[in-house]
Amino acid sequence: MNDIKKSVVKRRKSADIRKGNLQLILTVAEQRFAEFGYNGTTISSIADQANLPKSNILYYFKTKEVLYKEVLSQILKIWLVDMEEMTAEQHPKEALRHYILLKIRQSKEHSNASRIFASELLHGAPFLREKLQTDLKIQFISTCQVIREWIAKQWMNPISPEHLLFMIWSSTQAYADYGLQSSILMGKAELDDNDFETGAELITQVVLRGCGIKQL
Amino acid sequence: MNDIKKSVVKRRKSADIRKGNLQLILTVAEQRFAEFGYNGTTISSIADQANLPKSNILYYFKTKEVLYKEVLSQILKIWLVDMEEMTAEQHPKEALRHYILLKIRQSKEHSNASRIFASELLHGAPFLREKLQTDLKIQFISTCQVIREWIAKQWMNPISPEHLLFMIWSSTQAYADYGLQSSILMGKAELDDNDFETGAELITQVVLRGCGIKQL
DNA sequence: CAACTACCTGACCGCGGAGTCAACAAGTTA
DNA sequence: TAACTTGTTGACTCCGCGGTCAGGTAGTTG
Repeated sequence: MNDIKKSVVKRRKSADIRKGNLQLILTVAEQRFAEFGYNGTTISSIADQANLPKSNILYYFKTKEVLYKEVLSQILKIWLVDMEEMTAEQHPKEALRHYILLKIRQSKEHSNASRIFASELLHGAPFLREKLQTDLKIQFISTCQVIREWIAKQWMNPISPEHLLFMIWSSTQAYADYGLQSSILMGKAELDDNDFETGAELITQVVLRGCGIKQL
Repeated sequence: MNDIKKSVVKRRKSADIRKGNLQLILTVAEQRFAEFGYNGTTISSIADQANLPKSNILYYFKTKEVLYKEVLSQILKIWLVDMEEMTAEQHPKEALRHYILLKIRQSKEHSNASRIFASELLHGAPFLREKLQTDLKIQFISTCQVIREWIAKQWMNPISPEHLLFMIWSSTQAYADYGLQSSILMGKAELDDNDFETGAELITQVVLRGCGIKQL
């Protein structure tokens, strides 16, 4: 099998090897951390799943903590990007609908990342605290400001931007965090595309109506 | 110190000793599990915090898993009780407002329990799956039915009861799960009573308006 | 008080975890 | 091809964890 690999890829360059292995390890690690948490995940288990010896993982990431932080750092970026798109010029009707859609999509397509992020927060964000206090907070404040301007323009009812954002975050995030629970309750093995769409649509409707934003 | 204790309590009965220690251990364990998760919590750390030798913990709970399950079992009960109160006879205006208020209160007053529950779900509910499939599912279905009747009576818009419940759960639950994150973003050490009230009020308003329930 | 049961605990054990290391293989460069 | 860098790996160490156990002490019962 190794021979086949070699004959196909034939003399991989060092840089490629590095890139490939880093990616592989990060991907597998993300899965494991999402499922079992930081403490519940062993380097050996990552190694097994990636079909690499344990030592090789430690060659690329000096410690488990370094590996975990690397996984985490990719996640916050994703989180922030979506929020940036909301601006005061847009009408909240479109802006919020769009944001909710993106967030739900995140929950579906990057559920592992979402769950790691949630788990991190749940346990007091031991590895993420600083980033929250800087990057996320800055974005948060600026988005709250956007909402305040919408309110000033009377495009929506005067409600707390902070709590509104918490509500949107948590209800969209839930489709990643509690997807399993939901599917159990709905009597299916997994949430399907339709469930995510229905969820997005409901959250959008409730939020828009709830904020007194005129539809259409 | 021990002498003082003895002279004050003077000859505690066996039954009392048992009861007291069990309670102490469960309380401390709940704290630790909430903060560090199942795998991140060591029996020694529980012992230290409870000022008991490790062996004593193992005397009352044969294994760590038994202790954890005991903590968990108390939590689901709380979760279910609140939901039972909603009936088709009530008007959703009061019923939902009341339920949301209770849920937020849960998040405030039993945040440890809430967080353990959330963490359990996040990681696929390894210890809770069965209970979800039975107890919670039964209650869930029946509450969905209640909502359907409200819709039939045209007391609210026709929306998916399942997804509505998910939305209410997640947005109230968030005040326990992400309380720390929220407080960081709002620039305070901890969420205060006022934050919980504002949150409850906002969620209530958004949900009621969002469902097309007339406020009067 | 004697016999019994419940409670308590320090010393110990075995396992599996993170991380090290030395020796080697594979790619790179001049 | 020789010297060098980068990647690879099994064997190893060290430690802290969950759990056991034996020998105690404190409460209970007749």
